[in-house]
Amino acid sequence: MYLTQRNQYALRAIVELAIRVGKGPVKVSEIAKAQAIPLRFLEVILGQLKGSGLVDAKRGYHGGYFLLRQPEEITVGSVVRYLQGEPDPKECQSCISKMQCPFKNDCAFASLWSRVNTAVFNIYDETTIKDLVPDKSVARS
Amino acid sequence: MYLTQRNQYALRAIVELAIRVGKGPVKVSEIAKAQAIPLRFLEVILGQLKGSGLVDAKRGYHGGYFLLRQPEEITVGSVVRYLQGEPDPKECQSCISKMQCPFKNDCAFASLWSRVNTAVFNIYDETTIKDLVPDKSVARS
DNA sequence: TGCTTTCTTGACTTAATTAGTCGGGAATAT
DNA sequence: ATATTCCCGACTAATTAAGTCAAGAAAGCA
Repeated sequence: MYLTQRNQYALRAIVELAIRVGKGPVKVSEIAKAQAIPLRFLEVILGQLKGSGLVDAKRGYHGGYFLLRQPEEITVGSVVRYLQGEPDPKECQSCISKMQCPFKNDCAFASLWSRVNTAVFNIYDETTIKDLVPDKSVARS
Repeated sequence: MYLTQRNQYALRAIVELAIRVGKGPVKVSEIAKAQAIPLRFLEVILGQLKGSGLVDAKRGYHGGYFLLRQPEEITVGSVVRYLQGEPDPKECQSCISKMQCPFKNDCAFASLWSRVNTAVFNIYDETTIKDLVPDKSVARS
């Protein structure tokens, strides 16, 4: 639910792909430049994102990354859920913190944490990548 | 908005004080034991909490910590806001991540982050410490 | 007074997480 | 062939969070 720098880079990279949708594969170096993300780090991140089925890449001369779905079909929630991975079943599911809660089954905070989590993902799930594409970019296309 | 272990300890310590409200000062060692928090660490945390005006302490023989307000008058939001301190004005206010967003004024994510933040604090602000006190404890008092 | 208890302060150490780098290999188009 | 661009896995560095410690100061009690 809390988004690391890395996860924000991932979202921004997807937004960049959305901006250039329909113009063929986009090189990592272009995305890195446009979004001010360290190139080598972005390579790692995009590599991970391929596993989500949301993006794919082509190598060689006119290689690069591209979206596998339309920007309006990709929600922030689906990206975040993929990046954060499946929650560790050994940890208190409802806990906001990664550290584990010592009161496994009757944690007084459980309901609070789960309400917060739900509220956050409600917003993430109703926001698509298209919503994050700046208007200027849309006009340009 | 993301709560560290330390911040959860702080909330749990306040809940423990709420459970024992009206029974005089509670020793740090008692709270530490009841909530399974490392003693020395808890001393630091409670020391910080004194600055919030929500709790105070007395030293010596029958010393310990106690609440300055009723549990139902203390919201989780007020505690969290105090613990997290005033946001650094140099950072992107709306950013969820602590790292700063490179697109200062026209960050496409700004609205998303601020909606998330608002949603989370709405929940925090409508939850009081009393809401977190387990029923069993209330019955006992 | 002098002793014990308990908080107080601030600096310190350790552990965990996150961020970022690097070298070399593999596919692709010309 | 060869230039280009993604691919892979291991590595280092930076930052944040967690936790410890020692010495001191107030409060009560004998």
